Amino acid sequence: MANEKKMNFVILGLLSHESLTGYEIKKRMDTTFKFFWSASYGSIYPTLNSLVQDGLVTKLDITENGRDKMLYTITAAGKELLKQWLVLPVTKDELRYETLMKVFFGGKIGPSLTLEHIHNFESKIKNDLPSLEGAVQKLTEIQDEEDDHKYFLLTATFGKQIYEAYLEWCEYAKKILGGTSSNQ
Amino acid sequence: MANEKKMNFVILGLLSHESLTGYEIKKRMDTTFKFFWSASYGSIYPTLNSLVQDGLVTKLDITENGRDKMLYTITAAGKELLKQWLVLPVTKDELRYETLMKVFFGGKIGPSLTLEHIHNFESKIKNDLPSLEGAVQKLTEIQDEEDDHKYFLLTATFGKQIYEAYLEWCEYAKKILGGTSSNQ
DNA sequence: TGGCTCATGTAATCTGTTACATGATTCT
DNA sequence: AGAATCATGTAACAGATTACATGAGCCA
Repeated sequence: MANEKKMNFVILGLLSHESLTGYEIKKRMDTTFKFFWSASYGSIYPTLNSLVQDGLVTKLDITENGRDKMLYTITAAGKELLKQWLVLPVTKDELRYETLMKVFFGGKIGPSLTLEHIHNFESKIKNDLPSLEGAVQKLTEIQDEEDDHKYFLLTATFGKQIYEAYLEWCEYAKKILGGTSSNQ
Repeated sequence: MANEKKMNFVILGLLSHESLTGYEIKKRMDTTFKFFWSASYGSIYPTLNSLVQDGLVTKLDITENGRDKMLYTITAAGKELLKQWLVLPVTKDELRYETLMKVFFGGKIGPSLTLEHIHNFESKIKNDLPSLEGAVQKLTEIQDEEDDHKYFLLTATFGKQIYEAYLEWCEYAKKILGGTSSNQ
């Protein structure tokens, strides 16, 4: 109880909106959160079971489309604990970019090999940006002043803006390192 | 040998420039890397010893200013392994922002409590930005086309640009959530 | 029938932090 | 004299990933 582990609260947060299976929780994270939070099944399922043990979530064995699933639902205690955590000050924001590490020591391998890292980074960002832009557009359209959309829009916008800033930096880096503009 | 652990290479990278003590390594990270990579003594010292075991680094007991220190120096094998790692493709870039998590679920606690998280985030960024700007300016001035400065400038510029993008997002977030512009 | 997605979970392992433990030197 | 910084390290623990293990339903 009163565990500090953040996975607890991420899952409680998702379940506070609707009941989900472990598999669906993973998918939500991968589509909505991925750029600022990720998790594997190896942490999701054990966390769900510990939440059940603590009475913060209930587990229901259901059959849907002839498929057996475990549906998890947040309890009143779970909702309460989630709110308590949400108001606590943030304890850690972390960026850990191996790409920057390799760029920092780029002098050891020279500009052309360093540029490869920058190109790869750029490709990943360009690949992920459209879904963020799509989310921003969709959430902007449904400007219903309603419930949670405003907050989803804020995080999606963060992703979009930061990814755009990354791409600007890539252009700058290519200029500095004398890379040609040929992508791909 | 052939360990994947990145701390190995971060330390080898720092030592490839000059011999350092564990304490100095920590300081370098805290001043130069902090925004994209961090580590505690609890991982630095054991890593250094394992690097010595593997013959990638040598350990020398010296006395300086009446103080006993362990000075670590990279070996030829260490330099070689570092270069080999630097050219390998990046395996992971990770951003894990608890702040965004709390903003995402902000609907549960409302705009004013969510704005507190945004204000705290903004304060931290504003606090760290000047040192990045200072680094960029200093590295821009010594435009000597020389050795590693170009690469240091690239990473510092990344930090500066991204932090500026964060601040722009904070302004947007405050507007969306109806926060007053009173900082501090 | 074969491959993909849906679906759940465990065990081993990895990587790192926090807290503890200690002590000298330098600054005020 | 006391606080801050310099300096090194360990032990316990936390938190998460990877690989493994398994199996059903859906689509081509």
